[in-house]
Amino acid sequence: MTGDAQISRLKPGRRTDIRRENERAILEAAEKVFAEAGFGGATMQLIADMAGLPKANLHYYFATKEDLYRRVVSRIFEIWLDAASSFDDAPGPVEGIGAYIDAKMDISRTHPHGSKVWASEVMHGAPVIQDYLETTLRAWTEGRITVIQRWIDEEKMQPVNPRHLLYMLWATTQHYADFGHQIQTLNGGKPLSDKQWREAKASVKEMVLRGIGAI
Amino acid sequence: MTGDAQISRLKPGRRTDIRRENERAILEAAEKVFAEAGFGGATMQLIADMAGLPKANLHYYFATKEDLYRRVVSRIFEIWLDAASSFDDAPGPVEGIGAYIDAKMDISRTHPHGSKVWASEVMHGAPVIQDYLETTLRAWTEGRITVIQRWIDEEKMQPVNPRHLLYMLWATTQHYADFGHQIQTLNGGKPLSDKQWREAKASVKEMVLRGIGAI
DNA sequence: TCATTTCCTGACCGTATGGTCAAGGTGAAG
DNA sequence: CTTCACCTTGACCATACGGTCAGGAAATGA
Repeated sequence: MTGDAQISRLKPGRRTDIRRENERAILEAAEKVFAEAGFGGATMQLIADMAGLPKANLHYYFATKEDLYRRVVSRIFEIWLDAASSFDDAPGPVEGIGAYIDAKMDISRTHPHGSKVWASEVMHGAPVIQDYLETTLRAWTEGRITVIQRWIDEEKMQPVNPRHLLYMLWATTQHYADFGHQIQTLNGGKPLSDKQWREAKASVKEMVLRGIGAI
Repeated sequence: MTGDAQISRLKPGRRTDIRRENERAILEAAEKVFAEAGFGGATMQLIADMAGLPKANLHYYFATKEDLYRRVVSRIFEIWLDAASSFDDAPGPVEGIGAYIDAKMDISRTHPHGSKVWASEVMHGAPVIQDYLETTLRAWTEGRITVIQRWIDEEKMQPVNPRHLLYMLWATTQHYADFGHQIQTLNGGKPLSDKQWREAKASVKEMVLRGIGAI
């Protein structure tokens, strides 16, 4: 098996570019369609149209609708995990949780579709990503609870239940993506402006940090 | 047309009971199926099976899938509006917002399916209940903002942005229904116990009320 | 008993969907 | 140029879906 090492070591040529570009376009279209119609309501034809490809071409890159969906869901999960690094190298809750709120609010603005797909997946009982919940998410959660508990022990914040604090952080930040349409309607039908997003982030941070006694 | 007044004044007999009971069973089954599969993923056959009726019978009581869905969505909205009365006859934020959180958390526990259907509907752009958002919900929101602003003016709480406070209340309380599966997974696969629900309610109330400077 | 209204349901239909396939196109390597 | 791996796609298929309908059952009132 000495040849294995070079299997995917073709120098990046047009072929590779085509594949990468098409997969990217399909995933982007799929994320939007799955978010707007749900898994059951989404059709491969619609995704194909939005990606500008014939439907049969989708099945060349992604064997089934489920495969495509799985890739979309995994993506937002990884983005969120990256954002979670804000939490780690922080001396206290003001910096750590503040940065985490900032990061999650930014993602809610830049990746609203992914957030909705994740929400939909969990609401339907997580048929596809149950293993993520039980392994990666659970481990991440326990780790963060430890950090929060340490801050409590160091009297950098009030002794709140860390678990419910995390739920509040997830709920509040993701609400701006998942319920973006409702928020937009209550904003006179217009999307939040840059200024309004800053106001939202500041409000959330202020209420949460005061709520846990960190400020 | 003098007879019109008595059209629906038949004394409650078996006929009426049959209709009422079947509609109830169908709506209950539909709420569960729509919540677990989304509108697109739900099938009339599945709803019929769960209600214990032949599919054709569903179409006798509800003309189309959309009609049935509309009824399910309206129901949770009315339940939430009822709960909102907690807000009104309260002297200050501790009582008003405290009772509102209690009420919404109770609904998240007793009507998780309805909450999910609402969330799904809004995430998909509110194709069916857009008018509710623009009329009833907007009016309700403005009213509550006025109440909160009065409390701020009376220095019963910190001057937070009332709108984002409402979003936080909605997000946090509904999270326990919409993401109930995720919470259950992080709870070792077991649903929250009575004690854990009390803990959740207490945590949310404590963090929110301290967050707005009401305690 | 008879007439009338309401309720029930198996069988059926047109359509749309996920997925398949065979035939052909295309660019890079030798 | 030839070869070969990769890419493209129109046409097609089986299935499942929402919805219809005709005919019968059951309850009600006279």
